[in-house]
Amino acid sequence: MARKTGSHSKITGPLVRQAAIRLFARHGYAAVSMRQIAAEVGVQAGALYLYTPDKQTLLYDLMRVHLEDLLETWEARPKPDDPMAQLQNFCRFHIAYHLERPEQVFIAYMELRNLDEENFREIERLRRRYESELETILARGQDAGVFHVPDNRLATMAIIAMLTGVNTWYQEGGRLTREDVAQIYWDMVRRSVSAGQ
Amino acid sequence: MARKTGSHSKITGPLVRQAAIRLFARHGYAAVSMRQIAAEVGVQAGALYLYTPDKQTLLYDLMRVHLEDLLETWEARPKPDDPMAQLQNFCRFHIAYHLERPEQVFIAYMELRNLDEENFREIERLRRRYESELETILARGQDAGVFHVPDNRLATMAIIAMLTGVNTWYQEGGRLTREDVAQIYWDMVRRSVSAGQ
DNA sequence: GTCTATATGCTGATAGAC
DNA sequence: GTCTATCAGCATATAGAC
Repeated sequence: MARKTGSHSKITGPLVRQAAIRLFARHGYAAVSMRQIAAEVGVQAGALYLYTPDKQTLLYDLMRVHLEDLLETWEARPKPDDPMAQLQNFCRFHIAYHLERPEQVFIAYMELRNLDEENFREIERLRRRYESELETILARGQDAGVFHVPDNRLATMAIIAMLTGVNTWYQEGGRLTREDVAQIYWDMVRRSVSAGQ
Repeated sequence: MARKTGSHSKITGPLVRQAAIRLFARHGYAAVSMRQIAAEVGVQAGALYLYTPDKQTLLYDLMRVHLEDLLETWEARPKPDDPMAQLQNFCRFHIAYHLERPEQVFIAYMELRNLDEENFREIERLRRRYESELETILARGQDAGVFHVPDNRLATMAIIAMLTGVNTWYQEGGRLTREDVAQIYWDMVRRSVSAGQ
C-alpha cells in the first residue's frame, strides 16, 4: 500500500473519496478512522487533511455529491408526456441508478445521524427535492384520472421505500438481472396506484 | 443523574438496556461509549459489566430480543382463513408493531454491520423467519388464485420495505393517525398483489 | 505533497476498596 | 452492587521537516 513521496494531488483527492465511500459503507462513519482511510489510499493520515478540512466534511461532501448527481441525472433525462409513462420512467430510473452505486446509497441513508445539524438540513433539502419529483408525477396522474392514490405524500414515500429496498437484497449475478427486477417492481408499483379490482 | 450506592440489580439491568436502545438509535452503536450509557443510567462505567459481558453482546441482545418478540407476538396472533384477510392482518400488524418501537426497529436495521459474524448470522436467521411468514401468505394466495404476483420473493421484499418505510417519516400527532396510515398502506399493498386493470 | 512526530483526549475493559 | 482508579490503545487533528 505504501506510496513514494511525489506530486499526486490530481489523483489522490478522488482516491480519498473512493476509499471513504468503501470504508464508510462497509463499517460505518463512526467506526472508520482517518488512519484506515489513509492506509487504503496509501498515504499517511496527515496527508488527508490536504483534501478535506475534517472527517465530518468528508462525509457531508460524499452525501451531497451523491444527491446532487442523482438530481442532475434525473433532470437531464427526457420526460414522457403521459403520467403512466412518467411513473414507469421514474421507477426504472430509480432502480437502475441506485443499483449502480450501492455504497453511496447506503451511506446516504445510514449516516444521516452522523451529520452536523447544518449539513443534515442541506442533505434533507436535497432528498426532499428528489421525492417531490415523484410526488408531482403522482399528483398529475391523479388529476388526469389515471392514478387512484388515497394520499399523494404517502404513496410517494411508500413507492420510494419499496424501490430503494432493492438495494438491501439484490445480488449481482443472481437469479434475476437488474432489468428483470425493474420490470417486476414497476408492475407492482403500477398496480398499487391503479384503480383496484 | 448520580445514584446512591445500593442494591438495584432488578431495575438497573432493564435501565441499561433502555439507555442503550435510546443512545444506539440516536447516535449509532460505534459512536456511543459505555461511559455515555452508564451516565444515562446513573452509574459508573464499570458497573455496566455486571449486566453485559461486553458492548458487542449488549447490541446483539437488543436486536435478538427485538426480533424474538416480533416473531412471538406475530405467532400468538389469531390467523384468518382466507389469503386476502391474512395479508391485511400482516400489514396492519407490521405497521402497528413497528411504529410502537421505532428505536428497536431502527437499531435492528442500521447496526447489522456492527455485529460479529456469528451474531450477524443468528439475527439474519430470525429476520428470514419473519419474512417467510409473509412469503407463505403470498404463496398460498397465489395458489388460490386470489393474488397475482410476478415473483413471490420479490413481492415479499417489496412489501416489507414499503411497510417498514413508514418508520422513517411517521410523526406522532401529525396529519394522520397510525390507523389512517395502516389503512392507506394496506390499500396500496392490496392493489399491488391483485390482478391489474 | 507527503512524511514523521506529537498534543490532547477518549475508548473498552479490569482490579480492588467498600 | 457500585465505586474509584487505572491500563493500554486508538482517536482526530496539527506542526514542522523535507
